[in-house]
Amino acid sequence: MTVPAAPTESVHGNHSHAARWPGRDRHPVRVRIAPSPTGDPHVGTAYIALFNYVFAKKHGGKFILRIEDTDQTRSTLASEDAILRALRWVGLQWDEGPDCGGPFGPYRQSERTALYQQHAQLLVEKGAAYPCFCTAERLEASRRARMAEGKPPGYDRLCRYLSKQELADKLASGDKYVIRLAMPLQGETRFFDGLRGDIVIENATIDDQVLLKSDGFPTYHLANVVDDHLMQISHVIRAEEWIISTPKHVQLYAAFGWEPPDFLHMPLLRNPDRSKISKRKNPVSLDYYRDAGFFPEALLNFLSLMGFAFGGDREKFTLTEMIEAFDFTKVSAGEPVFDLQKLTWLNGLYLRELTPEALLMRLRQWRLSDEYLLQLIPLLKERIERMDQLIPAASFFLTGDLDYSGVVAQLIPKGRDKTQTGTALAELTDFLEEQVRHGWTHEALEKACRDFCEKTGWKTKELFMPIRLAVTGRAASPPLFETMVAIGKDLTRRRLRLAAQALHAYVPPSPEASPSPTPKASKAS
RNA sequence: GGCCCCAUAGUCUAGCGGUUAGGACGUCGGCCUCUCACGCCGAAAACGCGGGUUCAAGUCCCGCUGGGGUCACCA
Repeated sequence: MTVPAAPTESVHGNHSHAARWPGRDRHPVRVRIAPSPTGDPHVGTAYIALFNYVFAKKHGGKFILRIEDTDQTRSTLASEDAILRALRWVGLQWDEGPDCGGPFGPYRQSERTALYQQHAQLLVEKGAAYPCFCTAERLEASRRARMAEGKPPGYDRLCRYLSKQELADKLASGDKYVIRLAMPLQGETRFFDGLRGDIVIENATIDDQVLLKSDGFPTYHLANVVDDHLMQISHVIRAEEWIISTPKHVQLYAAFGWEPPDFLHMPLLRNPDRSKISKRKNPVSLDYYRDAGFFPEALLNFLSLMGFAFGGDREKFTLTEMIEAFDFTKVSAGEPVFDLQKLTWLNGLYLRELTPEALLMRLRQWRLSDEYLLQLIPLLKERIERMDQLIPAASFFLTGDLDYSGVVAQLIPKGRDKTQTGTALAELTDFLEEQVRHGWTHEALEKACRDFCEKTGWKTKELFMPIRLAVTGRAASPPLFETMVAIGKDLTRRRLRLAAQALHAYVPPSPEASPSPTPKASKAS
């Protein structure tokens, strides 16, 4: 029942567990990044990709990109494109992937479903997995009941103990079912984490995970194990949030009779409040960093500082230099807070070392491209009379974050207060994330903003001005929705959140405490 | 709440038994300078708490506390 860990001794005399890495001289190093195309390209993806990439290059191995689009309801091709584009922007070129192919394809999991189904079937035959016919309703009810009893909320394993006859009947009935992993009920599962050493988890605390969903698609757990094995992944470097499910994966390897890869979990990037990095508290989309004027090499350098210490107090280094110096013994398992200010400083270092010509080129690749300026000119030309007025009128199109300290008071419409307005802007941001997922167009934006007003009881007349102020920093601007399109999804949303924060933090000047000098309070005091 | 992970200044980190606890961002002060920025110099600022082990503990062990993650037919 207890799955033996890979050999764990031999770290004597060295305090770092990573001393074992790569530790598999016989095998070529093959690592992968496996993003799920369900949203914007995430900075955490770049972070994990970076360490995989560097580790692969350090050891002459391969870095593979695999698309985990096993969630049919949430995965989109648009998101996949955006992720690939963003990773290319960031400069981490993969050796095998859905776009460039490779000897272990296909690299998109939705194109491998038959493989997962065969493997799930194999596990059922071996008795390591079983069909489960429980409905969502029953699962929910059972979960609630178990919570009420103070038990862990996991699946109660009802279908694990179906008799042969019951099973045959259910199967014959044609009801939808899933395949679940039959976790050992006793014992413990142990694995070695490259940063933390041995991690031991009681099997009894682990749920019978769904491996194959009723739509025939695999869950992450099955797909990642099957693919990592078939693609001959040697080392799994992924985020810390996966630690708890690693025993399930270890059990799967054991059930298949496969040798598991080595595991290493990177710490999670954090918001300033130390929670897992999230879009509400910190910009998270790689497109934001691009649009806000960061250089990809600075972003990568900064990301590497989140845990990796180059040595010799060095903080600025190229990817190539990082590869040379790299070693997981120089990576800490601490929980790094993503500090936008320090990233900005680092970016400044990169910017200043560019020649004027080189910087001009970068600016042209950014927002001083003919293409982008041509997008702005139609919006601005009705509002100006001389060419010299263009740049001042366009400033907010060429800016990252805006400063609202001068306009907070104006953000609040008559009859509303700062909390109502701030909350509305924050909720609108969330609303836009949901409603304008499939194309950031002015039609979609207008509809969403109007729908939002209707839903929340705001008049468009009162809310559109604060939106305008948040997005442009001004009361006068080109048409709002076209402006939002030109500014782009990520910068627009960021500004809305920033304005909401400025509102919540705003302290209106109270008449008594006003600094206007009274006759008695002369400057002598 | 159960389980798991983490723990040096506000933040990122160095430290692998004996250090005036080092560097960086940020903050503050100064120099440079027509201004600002850059640059340079300087300052304030940290080993969460309690037990062990040891001649000696930021460093090793245990407990506590704190923070985080995870408990989906999402990854």
